[in-house]
Amino acid sequence: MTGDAKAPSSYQRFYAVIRKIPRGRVATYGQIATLAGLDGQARQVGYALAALGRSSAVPWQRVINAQGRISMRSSGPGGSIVQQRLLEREGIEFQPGGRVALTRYQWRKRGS
DNA sequence: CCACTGACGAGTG
DNA sequence: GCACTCGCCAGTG
Repeated sequence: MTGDAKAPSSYQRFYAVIRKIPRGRVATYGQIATLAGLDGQARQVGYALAALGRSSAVPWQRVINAQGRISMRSSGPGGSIVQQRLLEREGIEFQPGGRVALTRYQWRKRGS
């Protein structure tokens, strides 16, 4: 692999990180960006997910914002409920207000 | 090239 | 908790 295919769109980089999120865990946009080596580009993470699609091989539902809330894609509020449903199905509990306890479900590398 | 938009984050009052 | 501002970058007209 001499040619590492060169800069595979930043998107692929985010997808690779998101795929590592274990089931029953969630990660924030900023976290994904940092792990991808693009600290500070949280916005691009959301942009990449938006361009992805529901039939993707990426567990996009495990990505939420730093407030522990589910961001809205487009088309009003119905979209967030779908994501919540998927997360609950993985064993993630939601607090009143549609919020997730990041202190309890945020994905973190062993040790920190 | 410029302006605007967009699954965000952190800081300030 | 809420409203506002700034930063960061890609896509579109």
